[in-house]
Amino acid sequence: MIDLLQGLTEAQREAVLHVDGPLLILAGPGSGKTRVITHRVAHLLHQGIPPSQILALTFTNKAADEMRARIEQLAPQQSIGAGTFHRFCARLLRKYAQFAGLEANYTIYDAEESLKTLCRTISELKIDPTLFGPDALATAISWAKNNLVMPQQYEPRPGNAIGAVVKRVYPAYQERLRRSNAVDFDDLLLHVATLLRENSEVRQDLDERYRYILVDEYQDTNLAQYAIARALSIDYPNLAVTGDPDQSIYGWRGANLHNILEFEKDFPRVRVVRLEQNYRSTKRILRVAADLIRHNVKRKQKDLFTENGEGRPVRLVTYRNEREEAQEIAAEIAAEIRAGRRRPRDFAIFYRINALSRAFEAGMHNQGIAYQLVRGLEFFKRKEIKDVLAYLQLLNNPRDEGAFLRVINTPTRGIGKTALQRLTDHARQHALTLLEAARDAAGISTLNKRAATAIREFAAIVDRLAQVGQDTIEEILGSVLSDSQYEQRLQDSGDADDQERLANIQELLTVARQFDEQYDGADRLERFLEQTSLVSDTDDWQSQNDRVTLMTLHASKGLEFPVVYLVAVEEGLLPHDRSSQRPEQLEEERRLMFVGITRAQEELQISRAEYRDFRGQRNMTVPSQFLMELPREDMEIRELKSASHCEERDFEETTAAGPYREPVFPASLAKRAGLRLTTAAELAGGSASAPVSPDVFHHGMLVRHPHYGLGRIVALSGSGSGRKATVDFASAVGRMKFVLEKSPLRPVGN
DNA sequence: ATTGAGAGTTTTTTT
DNA sequence: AACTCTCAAT
Repeated sequence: MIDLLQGLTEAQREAVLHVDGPLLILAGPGSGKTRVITHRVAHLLHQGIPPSQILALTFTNKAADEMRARIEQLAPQQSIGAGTFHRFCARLLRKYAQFAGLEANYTIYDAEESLKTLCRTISELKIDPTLFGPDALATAISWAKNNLVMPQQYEPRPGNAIGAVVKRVYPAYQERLRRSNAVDFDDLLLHVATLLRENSEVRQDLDERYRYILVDEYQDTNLAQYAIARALSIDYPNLAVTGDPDQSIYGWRGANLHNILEFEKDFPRVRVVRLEQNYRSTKRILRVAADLIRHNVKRKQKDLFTENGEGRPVRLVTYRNEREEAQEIAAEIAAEIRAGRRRPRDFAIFYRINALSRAFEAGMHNQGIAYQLVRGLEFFKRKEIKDVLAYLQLLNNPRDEGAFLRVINTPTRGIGKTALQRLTDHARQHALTLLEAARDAAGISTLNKRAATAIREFAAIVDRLAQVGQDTIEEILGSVLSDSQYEQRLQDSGDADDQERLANIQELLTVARQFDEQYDGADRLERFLEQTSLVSDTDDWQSQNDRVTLMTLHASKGLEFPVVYLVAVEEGLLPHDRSSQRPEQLEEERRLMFVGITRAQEELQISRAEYRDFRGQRNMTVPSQFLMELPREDMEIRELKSASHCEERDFEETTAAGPYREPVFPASLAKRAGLRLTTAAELAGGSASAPVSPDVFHHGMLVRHPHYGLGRIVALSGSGSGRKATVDFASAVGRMKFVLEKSPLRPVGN
C-alpha cells in the first residue's frame, strides 16, 4: 500500500488514490501515465474491489497486455478485464447476439472481406462503379457507423453526391452482412452501443458488473466508443479516462476530440488531474515539441516541463536524397553501436508512411545492424492463411457468404463465375444459404451438369468437415488442408511462391497448436477465429529485442527511445498531401509530428532529403512547413552543402562496418510476429542493384536469389532474353530453373 | 475456366 | 516501383 505511492508526485498520487466517481487524467507525453493507471488499479484492488469489477479498455492489444502484466506485478494473482474496445465488444456480442439480429457464431470480417462484401453490394445494386470508388463508399459507411448513424436513418446533406449513393448502398451492405451472420470492425462497436441504448436491462446488468471502467487514449475514442463507455458508467459513474488532446492522431478514423475536451461537461463532478511533468525527454527536446504544438489553434493550453538536463541540441539535417539519408543515419547508428555507446534497441526511425521504410531497411542491412520493422505483410493477411481460415469460418458459421465464395473454388474445382452467379441467384430466390443451395445443386435447372456436380462435391467436403465436432483447432485445420486438397495442390505446384505458402501454413498449424494448449472451451473455434481477426500490426513489437526499430509515426505512440530519427519531414509527406487541405487535418499532422518528437529521451534528429524517389519518380522536395515552427536556439542545423559535414562520399557496398552480417532473425518467428523479413540477398536483387545482363552468367557460377539464397549454376540454355539457367540451391528448395532476364538472380559479389 | 499479358492505379495513418 | 484489375488467348 505504502509503496504504491512511493516516488510519485502530488498530482500522480491524487490520481492513484482516486476511487469513486469520474476521473479525467490529462497526461502529457512521458508524464508517467501508465504508472499512474496501473498503480491506481492496484490501489483499487487493495481496497478490496474484486478484479472482475474492473475493466480496462485500450486501443491496441499490446497496450492491454502490457497493462495486465504491470498490474499483475503490483497485485499478483488478481487479473482484471483488459482488452481493446473491439475485443471487449466481440465477447459481449457473442452473448447478446440475438439483440443485434445475429447468432452467437457470427463471423468478424476484416477490412478486406468487408470491402469485398461492399463491392458485391455495389454490383448487385447496379451502381456505376466508376462513379465513386468502393474505398470512398467504405469510408463513408465507416464514418456513419462510428457516429452511430444506422442504415435506415442515414440522410446525406442535399447536394452531397456521394451521400446519395451511400444512402442506397449502406442499408444493402448491412443486410448482406446480416444475411451472412457477419459483422465488420465498426459493427462490433455499433451493435454493442445500440444494444446498450435500446436494452436498459442489459445495460444495467453490465453497468453493475463493470463498476470501475478505465479508458486509455481517450482522445482517440469515436462516438460509438464514447457511447459504450458512457452507457456502462451511469449507475456506477466510476469512469476514469486518460489521454492527451495533443496526441490525438486518429481523427481520420472517426476519433472525436470533443470526447476528451468536453469530458468535464459530461460528468460535472469530475476530478481532473493534470500530469504535466515530463520524465522522459531532455529540456531541449521538450521545448522543440512544445514550440511546434503551440501552433495548433484548436487546443487546450498545457505547460510541459521537465527536471531533466538540457541535453544535446536537436539536429536538423538535410540530405541529398533518400538513399543518402538512409545510409548516413545507418552509418551513424552503426558507429554508436561499435563504439559501445549505444545498443541497437536504443534507436528508432520514424516515418510518415510505410512506403518510406525500404531505403532505411537497406541502410540497416548494409551496416549489418539488426532491426525490426513494425508492420509489413502481416501473417494473417496473407492469401493462403486467409484461404484456410475461411474454411474454418464457414464451418463455424455456415451462413457466411464471404467465406463460402472465397473457398468454393479455392483450390480450383472448375466452378466459374457464371456457375457461381446461377447458384447465388437460385439461393436468393429460394431464400437459401449458399451452402444449402450448393448441397442441392443437382436441382438447379440453370446449372450444367459438370458445374452442378462440382458444386455438390464441394458441399459434401464442407459437410464432412463439419463433423469434426470437438476436435482441436490443429486437428480441424489438418482435416481442412487434406479434405479440401488445398495442401495437395500447393505441393503439386512447381511454383516457388507455393513452397513459401506451405511453410506459412505450417506456421499457422503451430499457432493453432499453441492456441489449443492454452484454451479448450467448447467455443474454441469461435475464439480462435476471433483472436486471429483482431490481431494487429503493432501488437507484436518487442521491446526486449535488441534491434533498431523502424515504424510509422502512428505506430510510435506510447513508446519511447533514447535516440529518435524523424525522417522525410517534407511537404506532402509530413504534412501529408491528403491532409494539407483542411485546417483540422493539418493540425492532426502537427500532432503526429509532436508525438514523434516526444518519443525521444536523449537525442533527436529531424531530417529531410533534397531529392526523393517516390513511386518510381525523382522529385525535388520542399521542406515541411513544420520545420519553420521549431525553435532555432535549441537546434543544430546541418545544411546540405556545408562541406565539412557533407563530403563527396559515395555509399557503395564497402562501408566501415565491414562485411555484411546476417541479422539474427529466425524466419518462423518473424512471420508470426508479422514482421517483414528481408534478406541481404533480396536486397541485392531488389531495386538497389542494377539489372544484370543474362550474358554475365556462366556455368558453375555462384549466384544469389532473394528467396532461396545462395546457389550454383549447373546448366544454361538459350541466349539473349530467352537464356535460362538451372540452379542448385544450398537451401532446402534444391534445384530450380529460371529465365535469367526476368529472375532476380545475381552473381555473388555484385 | 484458367492463365497470361498489358493497362491502370496506387498508400496516410488501423481496430 | 509494385500492385491489382481487366481483357484476350488457350
